[in-house]
Amino acid sequence: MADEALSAGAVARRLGVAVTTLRTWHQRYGLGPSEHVPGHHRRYTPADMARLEIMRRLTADGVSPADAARWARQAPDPVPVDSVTRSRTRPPGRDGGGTIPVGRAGPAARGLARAAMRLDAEAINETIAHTLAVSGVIATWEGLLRPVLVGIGERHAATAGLIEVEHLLSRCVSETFAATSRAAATTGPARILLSCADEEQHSLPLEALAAALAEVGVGYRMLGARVPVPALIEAVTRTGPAAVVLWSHTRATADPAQLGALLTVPRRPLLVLAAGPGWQADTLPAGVVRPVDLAEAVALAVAVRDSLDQSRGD
Amino acid sequence: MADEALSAGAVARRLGVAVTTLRTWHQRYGLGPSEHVPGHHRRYTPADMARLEIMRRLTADGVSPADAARWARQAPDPVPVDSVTRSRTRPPGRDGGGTIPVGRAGPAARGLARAAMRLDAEAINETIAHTLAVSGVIATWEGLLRPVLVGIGERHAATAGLIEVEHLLSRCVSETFAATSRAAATTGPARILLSCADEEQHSLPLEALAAALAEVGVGYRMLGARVPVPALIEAVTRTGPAAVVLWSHTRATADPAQLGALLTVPRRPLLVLAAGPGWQADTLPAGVVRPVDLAEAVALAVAVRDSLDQSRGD
DNA sequence: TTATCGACGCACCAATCGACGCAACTCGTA
DNA sequence: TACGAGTTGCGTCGATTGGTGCGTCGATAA
Repeated sequence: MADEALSAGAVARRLGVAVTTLRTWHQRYGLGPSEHVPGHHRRYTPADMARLEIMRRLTADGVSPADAARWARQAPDPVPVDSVTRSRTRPPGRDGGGTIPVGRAGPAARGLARAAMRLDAEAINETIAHTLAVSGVIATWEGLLRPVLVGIGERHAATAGLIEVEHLLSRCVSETFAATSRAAATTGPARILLSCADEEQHSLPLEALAAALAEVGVGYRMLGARVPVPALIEAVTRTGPAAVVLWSHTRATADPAQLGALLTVPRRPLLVLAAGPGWQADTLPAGVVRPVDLAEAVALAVAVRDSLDQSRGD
Repeated sequence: MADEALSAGAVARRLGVAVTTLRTWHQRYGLGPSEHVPGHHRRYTPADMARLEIMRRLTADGVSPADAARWARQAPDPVPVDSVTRSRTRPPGRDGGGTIPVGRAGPAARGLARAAMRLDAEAINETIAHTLAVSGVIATWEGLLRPVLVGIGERHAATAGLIEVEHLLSRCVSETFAATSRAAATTGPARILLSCADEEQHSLPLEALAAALAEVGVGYRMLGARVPVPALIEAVTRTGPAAVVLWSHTRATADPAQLGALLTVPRRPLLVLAAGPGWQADTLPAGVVRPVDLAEAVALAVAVRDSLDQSRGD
């Protein structure tokens, strides 16, 4: 039988803090029972408990209590962890000819793959630009670019060829994303840091994220590929970002210690995202979030930006 | 609506300078919190922040800090966002400090170096974009970007630090060049192939060349970094470019055999350019041209394009 | 009677303070 | 070309401030 309204002592015991601390949190941070008349006992509803739970988890992760309280106070609905569905079935590409298996990614992907195969930079750019203008960054990446790049990568792994195709296409995608980022105006200071893991030289997905962030007006700092850990730490301590996204493409570059190091800097970022297929969920340090796809990464970044916009400058 | 009063650390992080520097600015230039009792912590109001913002912007433009402070100190209190004036007067900039040696590359380079040092992506982009619009790609590269990049590189080699600065600046430059390339319309088919040498992962100068080519309307194909020789040969035989530019940054990646291979493909390119400091003049195969700088590379490329235009159309 | 209330104070620690000095850059001068 | 002078960003050091959790105390709600 669930609790309808917990007393201060019960909540304190449940959270593992002193009762006085609950009172302090209430009067210092405004983090208390939603309806409470002075002089009367506090009654914590489940919604209040959820807020306090966020507070406890963030402080336990090392976030400064003031920031944690701000984050907890106006936490909208709990983060849509693991948005279900998203069935990313990969049909066996039984395409054996001179083309690229793009699965059911649609005719545009097939056209793009063909243009890439013939090293036709102009057609590549045209296709990407068109889809980008129509569908936006996220859809273009997930529905067009990633399938084609993955397809070329698989064929390249199998035949040890097509490297020039991969290079040219990557280059075109990179340029397009850069142009997209440059065209969009961002609001507010850059509070999100994008970086590849140490030795990770695959930065295209991170560029997609950058373009997607720019598209929705979120400022960011992009460090690019092959960022040594000390450099990353230095950048974090010097700029104090609200969120850090660390991309790892393969397991070889996915040293969880890098993430752990991010959590131990003086003013640690509120959110640390481990992005990319390199990371393994069970080896990630506590407090690190692992977005499943580009859309979720963007959503999280936007959430952080919004919640920090109306706080003081950390 | 944002913050009410920022701490010294928050301001420092926001501006990208060290906390000690803020204190120095306060006592040397009187550029500090309007109300501050000695011994107590500094609390920067939005008005104070606006002043510091002016200081940051001016120094990013290459103005000497003393002058910038004088200018910032007598800023009107009513916080007019930027968009004002932006008078780009530059009093004889004297400067020193922990910045990057840019020699006599001009105040813009000094400002860019400072912006890079403080990881200020916005100021970096602004400076580059402005110079690019005024002076064009070649002048921007030779007079602004290359000096600063070289300066940071040297300092990095000496101190084993600044990697994050180098990464961020490279990223910004890369994005700007990409956007430039994308904005310009090229005439005719792409008959020039740009590629890095095998294992060469330094592609920024090649991106500068790409942008410069796009600026004058010359089409190109860019393969990017780390192009294996077979992939390069494959690309050349399949697209039959009129000219190939192969970039090598260090001697380790400058195997002359790559150039030789280019000359033996069925329909060999008219012009093979060995660009970059990696190549050594005396080891180059006959028939390979070694441009001394960006301007010469562009001139050669344009010459090839023109000579092809009025010959057969092929 | 018991748990909680509001107010106050204390101990701990990170952030910051003021002062000083260093290193590196530019420029003028020889 | 070399060198001293002036500038300037920032690291370091010991002391202090402020933020934070929590214990204590008389009064009060349950």
